[in-house]
Amino acid sequence: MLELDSFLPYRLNVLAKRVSRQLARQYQDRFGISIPEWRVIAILGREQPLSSNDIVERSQMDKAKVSRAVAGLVERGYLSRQVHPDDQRLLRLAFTAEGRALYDRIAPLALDWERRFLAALTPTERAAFTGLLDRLEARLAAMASEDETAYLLSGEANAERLRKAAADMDAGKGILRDIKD
Amino acid sequence: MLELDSFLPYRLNVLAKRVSRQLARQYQDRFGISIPEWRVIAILGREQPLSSNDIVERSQMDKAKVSRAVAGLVERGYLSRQVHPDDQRLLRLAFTAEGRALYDRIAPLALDWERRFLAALTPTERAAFTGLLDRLEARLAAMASEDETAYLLSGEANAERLRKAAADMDAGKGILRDIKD
DNA sequence: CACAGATCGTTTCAAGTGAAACAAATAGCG
DNA sequence: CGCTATTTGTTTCACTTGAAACGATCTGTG
Repeated sequence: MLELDSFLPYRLNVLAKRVSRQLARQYQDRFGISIPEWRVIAILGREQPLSSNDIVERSQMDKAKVSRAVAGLVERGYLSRQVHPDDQRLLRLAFTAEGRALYDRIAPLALDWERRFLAALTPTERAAFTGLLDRLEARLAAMASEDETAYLLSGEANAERLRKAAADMDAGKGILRDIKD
Repeated sequence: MLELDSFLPYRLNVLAKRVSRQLARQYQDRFGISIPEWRVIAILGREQPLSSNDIVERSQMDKAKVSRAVAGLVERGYLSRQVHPDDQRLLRLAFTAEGRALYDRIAPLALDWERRFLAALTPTERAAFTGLLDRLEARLAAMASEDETAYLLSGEANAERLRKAAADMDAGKGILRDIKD
């Protein structure tokens, strides 16, 4: 029987959402920074300058969200946005002096919050926990690519590929049918 | 220095979101059920009938979201919604025959997905992981109530309480000032 | 060199979200 | 009792989200 309290996807979601909210309280009201904006700042904090696309890759946010977060930060004077001289599609995003100062104020708050949160665990437990997270992430990635394969074959969304696959199967290239079912 | 890849709030968020998305693929396309709707169904699966408020408490969703999920499920004939005879503010939400059948089809899919996901860990590791999650949840709850206290005193959001506190401080009851700063 | 396709970042649009206002019903207090 | 406060669930409204369309730029191939 499905017990929601012990159902891991549910537990992870509730925990992650609560963590995000509480952490955001450390900087949202004080600095007027949204969660996506904070992520952009955190990424630039360790590497500069970056293009929007670099930030998309590092942040796991979609490019629209990054675009909006960057626009807000540029508008408020925390980031400078220049066009890359060698490739005019690319931006060169970097902190202004104000942006750097902002990062220097928020980063310690975030790290301190994390430290207080993780004080619930001993160092050994912390290591164990992050190790288990690594494993789960890897498993998830593996399942995602399996699903991707199945997806191409079942084709709810990609009529083009589905038709080709169906044609192949009709043509007797039925090896894939077993995988599909 | 703040390394986003190892920053736990960030890792939890990315993992939880990916888990949700992948799990949702098990039922969204097949049954036209959204994530909030699935949560309502999962909760009713173990206890029936419930009021909207009961579902709010058990699901950690806000009442607007629950209201909309329930409305959708009622409209499509999966739930019956009656007024409670003893308290007409309360609803008595329960599966219809179709709703029960839907639950009986989705729940195994969800559990099976979880089983495949958790196959990344040994039983011992799984137990360790859920135990660590318990501890982190408890820590978060403790931090939330600490914050709640600080919040009432700093009062960004509650002008009423802030004004009272300010009046008290002006009146010389300044014991709280140290806490506030 | 031309041009078809890929890449980058922005914008649009429809859907989802949550805080707050709300109506209806009940509880509690004088 | 009568009236105020609280509880319950819905709706409104402003905002966020992400998929898709888009314009601009670059790349690769013939």
